[in-house]
Amino acid sequence: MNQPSRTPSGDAFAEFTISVLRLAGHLTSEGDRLAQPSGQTSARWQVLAAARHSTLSVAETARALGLARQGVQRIADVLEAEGLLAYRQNPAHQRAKLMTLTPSGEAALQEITARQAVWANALGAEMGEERLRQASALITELATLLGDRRAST
Amino acid sequence: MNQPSRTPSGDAFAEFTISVLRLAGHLTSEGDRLAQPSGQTSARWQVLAAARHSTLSVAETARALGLARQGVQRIADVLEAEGLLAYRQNPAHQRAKLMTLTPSGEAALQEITARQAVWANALGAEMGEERLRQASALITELATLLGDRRAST
DNA sequence: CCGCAAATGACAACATGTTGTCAACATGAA
DNA sequence: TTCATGTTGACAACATGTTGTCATTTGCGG
Repeated sequence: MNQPSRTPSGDAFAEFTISVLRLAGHLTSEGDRLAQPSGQTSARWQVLAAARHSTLSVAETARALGLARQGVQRIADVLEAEGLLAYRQNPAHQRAKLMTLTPSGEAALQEITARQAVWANALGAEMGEERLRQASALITELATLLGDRRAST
Repeated sequence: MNQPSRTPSGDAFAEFTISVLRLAGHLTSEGDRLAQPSGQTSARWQVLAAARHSTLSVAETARALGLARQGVQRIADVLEAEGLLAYRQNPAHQRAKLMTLTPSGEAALQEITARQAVWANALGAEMGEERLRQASALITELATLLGDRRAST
């Protein structure tokens, strides 16, 4: 068989990955819960937030979020159909229209943001700022490492 | 507007959640990459691993993995159709058949496990065992907190 | 200016996960 | 035993994300 065995730090890494994937499931559910009273979901919230942050095309937004262009396009088209988002002509590119929030989109996003603040404040106090920052640093470092690895392949 | 604003620890929590969701995307991709040479995916790997760990029914496996019963059922049916997994009669329950790995399923899982060990060892060494264990502890604590909250609702 | 590579949106197919519903089975209380 | 309740598998509908393909647009190099 000659199975390569895991080192202690390899074991720690494997357990870490499992815990991250499990937590991600919980966090997506929580995001849906925060967005639901405004008729939205985690995915739509993410796109609305990106649109408010700065005026971007769909493809630019997808890159910023680390998602496939086509998935963001589908969400954005739904949001446009529901009147939360509007496509504006892009002077620099005829096809790549720019996403802007409508007043209704602004309102929905603000409601969700308000709920999220209460939620994040409570859990942030519970878990402790310093521990969260240390964990975030590790996680971001690892995500960058994996992202770069993929980019260089 | 009277928007509730985020405290410093709330801010830290919000950044933490974003980093976790982002990393989860990378980890799923990496899992697919590890499983792909054996013709599998992250989701199938997870079910195969659960089946090897102990002989469970589909519903029990879903609970152990924190997923919906129906999703695991679909994956398991595919694995059975491909001959990696077999349903065995359950003496304790006529409908809830037990999943067992076939030799072909064992072989596939072992290949993936071998690749995963190399990968986890390398990244574990890179990130450091102690940091990973501290981060895992925080993440598991939070996942438990969120899980309990949902259960009590 | 021309032509070609890259970016972009549109469309389709698929993988993974969710919820809802239903009938069959298991279990415990009356 | 019988009935209510919960568990389980099966099926359908949907949300979210992926990859692949195509035509159009952009922009750059010759």
